[in-house]
Amino acid sequence: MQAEVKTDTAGYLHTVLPFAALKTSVLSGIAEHAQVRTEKKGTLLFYPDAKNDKFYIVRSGWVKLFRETMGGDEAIIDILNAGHCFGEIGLSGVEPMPYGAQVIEDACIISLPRFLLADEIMRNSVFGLAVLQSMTRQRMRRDLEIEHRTVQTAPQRIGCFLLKFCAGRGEGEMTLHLPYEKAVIASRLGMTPETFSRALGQLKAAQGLTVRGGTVTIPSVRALADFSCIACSSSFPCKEPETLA
Amino acid sequence: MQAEVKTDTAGYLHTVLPFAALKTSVLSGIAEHAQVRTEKKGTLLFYPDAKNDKFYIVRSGWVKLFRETMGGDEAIIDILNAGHCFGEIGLSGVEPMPYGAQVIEDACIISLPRFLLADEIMRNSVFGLAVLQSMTRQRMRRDLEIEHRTVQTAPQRIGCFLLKFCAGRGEGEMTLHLPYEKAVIASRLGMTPETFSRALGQLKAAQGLTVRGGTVTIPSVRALADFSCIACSSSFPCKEPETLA
DNA sequence: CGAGGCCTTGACCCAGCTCAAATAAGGTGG
DNA sequence: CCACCTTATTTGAGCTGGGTCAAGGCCTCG
Repeated sequence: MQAEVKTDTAGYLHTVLPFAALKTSVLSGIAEHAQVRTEKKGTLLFYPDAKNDKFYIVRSGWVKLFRETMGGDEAIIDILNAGHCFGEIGLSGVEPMPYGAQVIEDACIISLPRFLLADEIMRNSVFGLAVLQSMTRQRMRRDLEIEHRTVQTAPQRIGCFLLKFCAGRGEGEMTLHLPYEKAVIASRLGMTPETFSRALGQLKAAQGLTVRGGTVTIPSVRALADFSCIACSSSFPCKEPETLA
Repeated sequence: MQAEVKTDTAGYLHTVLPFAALKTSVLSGIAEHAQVRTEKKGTLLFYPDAKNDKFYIVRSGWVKLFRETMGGDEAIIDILNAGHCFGEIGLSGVEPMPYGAQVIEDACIISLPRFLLADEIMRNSVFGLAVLQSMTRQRMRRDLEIEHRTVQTAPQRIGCFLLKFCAGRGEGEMTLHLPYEKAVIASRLGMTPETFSRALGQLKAAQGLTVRGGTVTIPSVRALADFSCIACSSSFPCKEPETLA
């Protein structure tokens, strides 16, 4: 049973970006040491600035990475779902981790001792390159994020957020379900829940969206893209699709 | 003469982070292919989204990385000076470069064909790790930037910006010279030149700063830190010092 | 059915933006 | 060294997007 889980983990890791580059045998060896946990919404995986020697992969659910200011404010750095990793920062010897991680929708989290990866990087430069790519992608997410927060209005940011879930699925009508609480989306987009609510209202008026609970119907993905992506350097579909589990 | 320049370049590279890990012989080989250019303020090194196969190191002066939205706005992603690199993103096969680079204060720029580095990464995993570290640092800069833009007010952001040049040089009075145009600093901090000017005014009133042209005197670095760093997760001295050339 | 956790709304405020104009600061040719 | 441009920077006035505080509404789950 235990063995089965581990094989399964190895198989899953093989589909995750930095690990795809590893030979099956090596991957199994790593999966040996993997810890797989199912966590409920709300669980704090680790505090900001806590000592931490693990590398994490989200298998399902959603996790937020955040920082807390001395004044008590929180800034959400990123929100990750299946297939995304975090903790890579520690691979460069950064200690402690400069952010905290919290499960925001029931999640399955795989964690690995970081030194395993560090060793493998030293042994296998192809893997090192893969990790570098992963880090590069993270960085580009940040660059885009900075741009968005600089030049987009609140309704545009929300539009862009919704569009990430539409990429590659047609340009006409589309219905989707918000992946996590609106308040968290708001914070993720750098605005308050109130502003989120009102901005969504504007989107309803301007774009004819329908919102019922967490279910949103977009009458025209194309039109929403025209509205949102004007204030962005990359045109729709945005370079960075996010998938609903 | 030419040879001399190259030796010199190799020697300089040795002080730059990802290259410090390389053996002198390897470094000389790489420096062979380096191109060293002195560029005037205003020179565009490359456009956003231009094809580009180089890796750059700033030897002196200042360079800004920026993006342009379809609506014509510009977002400054980062501003770099001596010892900083850019173009690493391309090492992960990202093509074209998602930003542009412009010299904003007369600069000396070293550039290398990217494949040289890619080859060296494959050959030498210690170097790969060093590049990974460099990328990690870039990413952390971004994370911090997102936090700053989320939770700091304009005067606090300016304060934080000034403090980067004070790190490790005492906590009392300090005089420094702004490294580049105020309008650029403003944009770097995600605000308009007008707001920058006014916010600096507030800092004068609240902190007793003196500003004459580009020269700023801070009566108490400590007090400024107390004022600025409340709204930040890292306390003074901020993790990310920036040095005046 | 009731309690608590989301989410939305209303009223009001304010930091930062825009537009427009007045001043400084450099740099140039004479 | 001066007059003249050109490019920064500052200032003023007015506007507004988004924040804050506080009061409901609404859904979910025990």
